[in-house]
Amino acid sequence: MARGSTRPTSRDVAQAAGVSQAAVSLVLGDKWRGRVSEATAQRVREAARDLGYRPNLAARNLRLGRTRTVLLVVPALTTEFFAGVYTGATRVAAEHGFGVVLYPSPEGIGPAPDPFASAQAALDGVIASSMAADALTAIRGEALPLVMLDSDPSGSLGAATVNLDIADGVRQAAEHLLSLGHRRFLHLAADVPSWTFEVRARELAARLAEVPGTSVRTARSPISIEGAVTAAETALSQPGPRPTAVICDDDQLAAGTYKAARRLGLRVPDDLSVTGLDDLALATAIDPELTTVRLDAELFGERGMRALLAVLEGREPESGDIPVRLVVRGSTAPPGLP
Amino acid sequence: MARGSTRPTSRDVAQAAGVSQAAVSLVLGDKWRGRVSEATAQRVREAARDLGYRPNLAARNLRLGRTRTVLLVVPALTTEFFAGVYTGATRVAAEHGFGVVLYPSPEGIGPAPDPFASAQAALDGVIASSMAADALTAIRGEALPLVMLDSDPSGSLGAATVNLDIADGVRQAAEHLLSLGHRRFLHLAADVPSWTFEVRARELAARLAEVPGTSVRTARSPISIEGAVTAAETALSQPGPRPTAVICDDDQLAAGTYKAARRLGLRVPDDLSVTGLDDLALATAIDPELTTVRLDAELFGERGMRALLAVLEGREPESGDIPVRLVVRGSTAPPGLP
DNA sequence: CGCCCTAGGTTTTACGTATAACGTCGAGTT
DNA sequence: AACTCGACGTTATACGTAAAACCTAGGGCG
Repeated sequence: MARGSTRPTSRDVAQAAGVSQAAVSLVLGDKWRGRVSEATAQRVREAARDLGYRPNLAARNLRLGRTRTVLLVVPALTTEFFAGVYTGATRVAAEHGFGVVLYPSPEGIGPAPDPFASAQAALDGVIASSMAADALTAIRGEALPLVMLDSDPSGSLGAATVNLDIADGVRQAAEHLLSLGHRRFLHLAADVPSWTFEVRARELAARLAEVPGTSVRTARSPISIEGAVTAAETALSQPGPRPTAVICDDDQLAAGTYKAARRLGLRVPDDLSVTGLDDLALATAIDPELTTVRLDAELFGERGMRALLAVLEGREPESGDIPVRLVVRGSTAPPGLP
Repeated sequence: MARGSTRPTSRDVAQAAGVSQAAVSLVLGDKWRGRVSEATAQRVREAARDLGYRPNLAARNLRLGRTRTVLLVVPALTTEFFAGVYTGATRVAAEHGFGVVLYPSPEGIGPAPDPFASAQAALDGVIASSMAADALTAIRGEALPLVMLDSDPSGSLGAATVNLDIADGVRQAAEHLLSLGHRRFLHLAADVPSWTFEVRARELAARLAEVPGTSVRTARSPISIEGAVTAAETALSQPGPRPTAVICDDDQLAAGTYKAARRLGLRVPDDLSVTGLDDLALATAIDPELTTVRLDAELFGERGMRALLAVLEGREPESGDIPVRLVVRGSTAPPGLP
């Protein structure tokens, strides 16, 4: 029995089982085949259970020189999207005996924060969203195995990337609206410098350029419902023929667009079609339910974690973007008469 | 210089600065007053900077027997509420050199999961929401310093508790609706066994019992918009006089109630007043904007972390519930004529 | 002069684990 | 009979850090 109230160590277990500490380590580490008899192994396991032994992670990490812990760097957790990414990553991590520590990049602008000071754990690797740009420089400096989420594959300097096929999602949304007959668009874009938003703009412009007679305005908004209300209201009040469809960079912007439309006396979808991107719970909470591009956040997190595990084991990460798909609901309809 | 590609250790720094490893530890640990000359300390700091030295956390944790890491146990992160709690806790933790590891209790029912297997880090303490009930037994077994969030103060067996003043919030909502003239209520309750929801039911019943001529139905729903739609639709379709006001245990349930009302052809607030609880972003995204009880999630997390730090330092945690307040918006109005 | 004290360090140790290197003993081989 | 070899362990060591215990030289003091 351990003296006093300190947690039992492997040495305590050894003493209880009448063996050496090394034998305990072998048995509990499942490395005892041909080194320890079945009977002894059983005694050790029982002693460990009786004492409530748990290995000291700090000691193990020090000995092994790795921690089986990875850092997940995300922008602030204001929506369930990154919560989903975290959930997916954690699930895969747990299957491989890994833990995940979160580093939500502070939203406000300030002194560049240090993800590694915040994460007390020593780390084996990092998964980082390209949206958490301010934290990236510090990460690069550490030379840790790195997987980037939604980042420019050609600009990632060798880091593995795992991406959603956002370009295809934007194409599907554009196609849907075009086939309904829309020709005048507003692109409500996120005012955040990240590859994933650049893709949206580029792809939309490319697709619409192929269709004669289309026009597209662009408005920028911070990623929040309230911010989007102002941006959308301003953009929709501009002189000239009003857009009949608004393509939003994410669902929150779409929700803001609903509110702007109400203020302007426009009905969705009769006067204005709106599409989003993410498919948050929000998308079906608002009325009418939002036509949006569904992103599988958990799968995204899983793929990110799998890629990092591959890197850590020296394997080649799985390649190929994660497919997305448009979910058509009540916020899109043919345009009214001009 | 460190050989090969391994990270530099304090010994490498010592060699570079021409001192012993102990001197490095003293200087970098800020314990050198009167033990090392200012000039030497300066040399050590420069060497550390030049080599990009970072202390090995595993070694430090092993040596010190503590990790400056705490576990935050929450129900699944499906809304921004617990993201806020996490943010607040992390902020305070960082100010004190602590890290926070998250353990989101899996939603599905299954084999009782082990928070400590998931959290690779060794832990100094735990903050746990009473909503993550399934994880609590494992936590108790570890005999770690523990702070409970929104938990029965009399039933916590000595663990410190930090609570929101939910009872007062419910009272404010009830008062508001009573003063508008409502007498027939529906309480849409969360179908989750947790003290925080018991309080809502108890307080509402207590307040309404004081007002003659009031009646209250109760319906139970899982905490999700979709679940609430069904529950609310069923409850509002019961025979007998229809409730004129619905008090919901949280904002998601309120959003579901909006959808149920639409299906039944009821307008909010003209035919049905609705109140929520949380004040999520969702509350202002839906139309009309939701009258709800605002909970300060970040402050909640901050107070939780402060309480745990107090426990760790043998101090008495700050007491007193965190105040909440009703935010009146467009979802409540006087009842129409019967 | 002998002594202690202080500044400015160094040497040593312990934290708990995983594992490489090293015994030991009996049975089987030659 | 000497040797080998496998089964079953044990002993010893290293991981990187913090800090207790120890050392040394010079100056002040009685």
